[in-house]
Order: sequence, then C-alpha cells, then structure tokens
Amino acid sequence: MEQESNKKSLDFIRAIIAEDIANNKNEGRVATRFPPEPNGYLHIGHAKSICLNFGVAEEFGGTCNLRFDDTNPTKEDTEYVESIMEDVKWLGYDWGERLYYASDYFQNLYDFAVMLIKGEKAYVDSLNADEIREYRGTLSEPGRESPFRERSAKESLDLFERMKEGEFEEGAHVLRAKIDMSSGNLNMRDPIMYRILKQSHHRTGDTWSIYPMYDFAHGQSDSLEEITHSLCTLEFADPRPLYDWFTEQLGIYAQRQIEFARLNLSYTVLSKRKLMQLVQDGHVSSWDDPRMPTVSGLRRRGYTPVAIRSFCEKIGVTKQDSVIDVALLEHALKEDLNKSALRVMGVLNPLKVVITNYPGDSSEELDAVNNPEDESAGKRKVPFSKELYIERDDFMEEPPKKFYRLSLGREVRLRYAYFITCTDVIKNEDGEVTELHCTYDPQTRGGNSPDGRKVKATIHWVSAKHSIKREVRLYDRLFTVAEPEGDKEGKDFTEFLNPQSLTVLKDCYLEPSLADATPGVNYQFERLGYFTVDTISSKNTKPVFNRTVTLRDAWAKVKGK
RNA sequence: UGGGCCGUCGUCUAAUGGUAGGACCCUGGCCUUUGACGCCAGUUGUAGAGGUUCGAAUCCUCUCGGCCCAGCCA
Repeated sequence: MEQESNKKSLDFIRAIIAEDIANNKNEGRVATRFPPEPNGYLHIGHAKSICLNFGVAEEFGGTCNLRFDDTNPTKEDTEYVESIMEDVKWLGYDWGERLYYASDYFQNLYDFAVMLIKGEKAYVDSLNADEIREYRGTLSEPGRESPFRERSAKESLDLFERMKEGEFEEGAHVLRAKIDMSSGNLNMRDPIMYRILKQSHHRTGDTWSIYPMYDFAHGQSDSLEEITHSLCTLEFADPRPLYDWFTEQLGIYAQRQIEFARLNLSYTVLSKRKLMQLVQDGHVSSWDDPRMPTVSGLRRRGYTPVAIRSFCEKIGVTKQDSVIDVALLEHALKEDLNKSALRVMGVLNPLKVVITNYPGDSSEELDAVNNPEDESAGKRKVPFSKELYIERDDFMEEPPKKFYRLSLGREVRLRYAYFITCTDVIKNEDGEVTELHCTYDPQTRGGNSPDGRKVKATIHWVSAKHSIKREVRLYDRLFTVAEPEGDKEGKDFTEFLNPQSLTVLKDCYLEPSLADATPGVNYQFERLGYFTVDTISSKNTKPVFNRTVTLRDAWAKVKGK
C-alpha cells in the first residue's frame, strides 16, 4: 500500500519540491507559508492554498508559516486577523510558533530601501499619480523616464527620510526602483516601492507614515523567513522577475516562487469584492451566511474540515484556468457525512396521519439505528403513537407509475415501526388533503412482516405528540447559472442570483432526540439530507437547523422527466 | 497587436517518447427497513495543421482559442 501511494503521481509543485530535495537544494529543507492579507474573510479558494502550503510542509517534513501580508493599513483590521486564524485552525492546520506579519519587517524593509537608494537602484519620484501612470506607457508602448529619475542618491535619501518623518502629504512623493522603463513587463518599469500613507496600522499604529508596497515586501518577507518554496497564484507570475531583482540587488536569500491556478467554483463567486457586495447589498445576511463560499459560511452550513481537505485533494494543483463543479465539493461532503453523521427522522412538510386501529393514548418506543455505516454509534429509541406526521411528498392521491410511496389503499413501511395502509383521505373545503387515516399491522413491529410480505417503500415519520417543532432552513445554490461572472452579454453577476437560495420552514416536526442537538454536530435526516444546528441563530433560543446538502434523490429525477 | 501563462472526456485531473487512465456529473442494472449508501456496467476526450520518430497528448514549427498585466491594492 505504501509503495502504491509513493507511486501516486505528484502534482507539478510537489514534483519540483521532491526534485529539489533529491538534489539537496536548501540542504533538503522545505519551508512554505500561507500569506493572507487581513482585509476580509477566507473562502474556499484560500482553503486550496492553505491545504497546499500546509499539506506540502506536512508531507515533506517541512514547516509552514502563517504570515499576514499587512502592508496596506487602509484595508486591514485585527478582526480579519482573528477570523483567519480561526479558519485555518478549524481546517485542522497548526502554524505553532510560526506566526508572522509583514509589518514585523517594516524596519528591515526600510533598511533595504535605503541600501537600494545608496546603490542608486532606487529613487524618490515626485511625479503625481496621474503623471506616473502617463509615464508608464501602455501594454504596447514603452514608458518614459521620470524627470526625477536621475536625482542624486543623497537627495533621494533625504527626501525618503523626510517621507518617513511624515513631512509630506500622501501622494507627494513615492520611492521607485530604478529598473527599465521600456520593459515589456510593466512590473519592471520602475515599480513603486513605498508610498506615503498617513494611516494608523492595526499593529504598528502611527509609527510609520510610509508603507511598503506588496511587491517590495513579499519577496523579502519570504527571504527573511527563509521560505524555500513560495507558492502563489498565477497573477503573481508577472512580477516574479521583480521579486528576483530585489533579492539579487539586496544579496539576500532567494526563495523560489511557483505559481498555480486559483480556484473557481461553479454556481458561486470567489472574488473578495463580489462577496463583499453580496453582503453589503443584503443578498446574504453576512460573511458567514450559510450560502457563502467563505470558510465561515461553509462551517455554519455544516461542512466539515475533512470534507474541505478532501475536496482540495481531489481538485489537484495545476496552472490551468478551471472551474470546478460544485458537485465535486458536495460529493466530498457527502462522502464524509455518510460515514459520520447520525441518522434521525424529521418531517419538513408535515401531513397528519391517524392510525385508526392503534390504541388511543398509548405509545411505545422502537429501536432505531444511529448510523448504519458505524456500528459503534449505537441505537436509540423513537416514540410511536396513534397520531403521526409524515412528509407531504410521501403521499399522492393519484400516484403516477413509479411512485412507490403512500396512496389510498396502499401499504408502506414506517421506518423502524410498522406497515401501514391508507384507508381514508381527509380534505378541507378547498379540496386539500389535511389528514390521512391508516391502519397498522401489529405483526410488523420493527418493520418486517412475519408472512414475508414486501412493501415497495419505507418512509420516515415522527410521533405527533412526542415530536419537537423547529425551524429548518433549506439552502440552495446562490446563483442560477454555473458561471455568474463574465457573462458574454455583460450582465452583472447579481442578475443571476437564485431567488430560491433560502427557504425557511417554521413548522417542522423532529424526533425528540433532537431536542439536545448542539451546534457542530452533523445529522442525516433520513431520506432528506444532512442538517446541522445553526451556530448564530440558535443562541438563546430554540435551535434552528440548516440543511447542509440534500441526499441524492432518484425519485426527484423520475418525477422531473 | 508588448510581456507572462495555459489548451487531454460535460467538469476536474493522470499518463514526463511506448495500451489515453481515474474522479465528479450523467445513463442503465443489482442490492436495500433511507428511491440514501454500496456494487456492476456504459457514453464521452488529446484545439487544428504540418514536421521529427519504429512509435507523439508528450519534442519542433505554424495556426486557432482562453486567462493575466497599464493600483501610490494584494
């Protein structure tokens, strides 16, 4: 088995790392990092990166740092730092002592900048933002050199120090690298290293009035932490030569950056801006709305860390732009939940059933299996009595050909209970079915008939007087189309929002064992799907249940045809 | 059309010059006290054209198509 798993092909990044180790590069050391900017909540795309970076470290006996890329104080906040740490931990990864912040390196970075100025590799530019853009040229035309480009090192140094002292207003000057204004790679056209920002930083407060750009911080941060393999998404391939230029000019440890494709998921959006818009425009309740693809949203929905990690493993790592079918995510979820979730019975759309030949006010308890996939989960008792609720969908007055469930005159099994036969259909003045009268066969207690009689269907139920009434929220995909972004006719992604993404059911009847249900436990409501207690809406009130994902429903497919 | 990256079943992803395989989805069937799960079977693919080679998804050339870059964001 071990040999087999060794033979299993590695993705291109793991192949590179394996080769580096074989060549004793970095003395065989492997060090990665997960470097989020604390300006928002983590989503499933970040989970891919987390699983990759922490996963690689685990597999190759290396380390993985958690580093906050907090170089822009205008967007960052400790609230995000905390949620990010919570999410990474929840996914099951541990950075141990290896918690870093780019802001820890502000002094190092400043010193690096001074070195480059002294070496005439950087200069203070006093053009304004519009002028800099104009001088940068275009994709097909080279840029022009700034009139301040040949400013002396002494003058630049003086200005840079005064920028640091807060002597100038935002935008008055920037520090630029002196590289090549005619490069085909726009990132090399004298990129900005530092800008003046008179903003309080969530960690350094008002210590600094200049802040390094990401491009001048990330590579050096990797270098200072001696990251061997700096894994990032494809859009960072363009500035890679710049990072390499900085480390070379500075003569510091050079990490190797490797880019991979970011995750796209069907029927959702994954850009921070768009997720923000969904929250701000009230299309969802919050960042952790159970319909959101954020880690916190998925967690609240009932996703498990195991499922998310398994998903990340299944999708692989390549450089190809791709859209992963959300069905694969759901598959990974169901695979985990099928093994681990406790089975219970709950009726979402109740229809009353009276067992006419069952003795009036008596009741009894029947044995039910908690998890057929896991014997150690044991059994429980479920109460049975004369009046029950069954699912409205489980009865049809005029059943079509392949409908196996209850109808007038037909016998079905109540799971773990008895065979019942429908004898009467009670309707109101509008002709709606309000109640069913059935008879039960006492010989079939537990669900089997001594005469070997078979029924075609087994349906779930709850005892009316023993059941608990609870609110259940049904979630569906947020968008009606697979790729809501980048519509060919230029429609905004919000035009594809699914108006049915949330259905609230107030009057659901659940078996009494669910009275103690606590958040964080996954249940399978038999024949319906997986559900979990909502963490937010269940505080100081009766628990509310979220439907995590439905079960496969063969009847729904037949019916649909 | 400057630079960078990428094209393998519907969707992901293997095959690193030697039988194009797996997963998801889908379709049948079996099993079933969940129309679940499981099991079995099946459909479908190397963007195109040349070239090199005994042999090409893989190497070369060209064509076509897609993604990213002109923030004092990351």
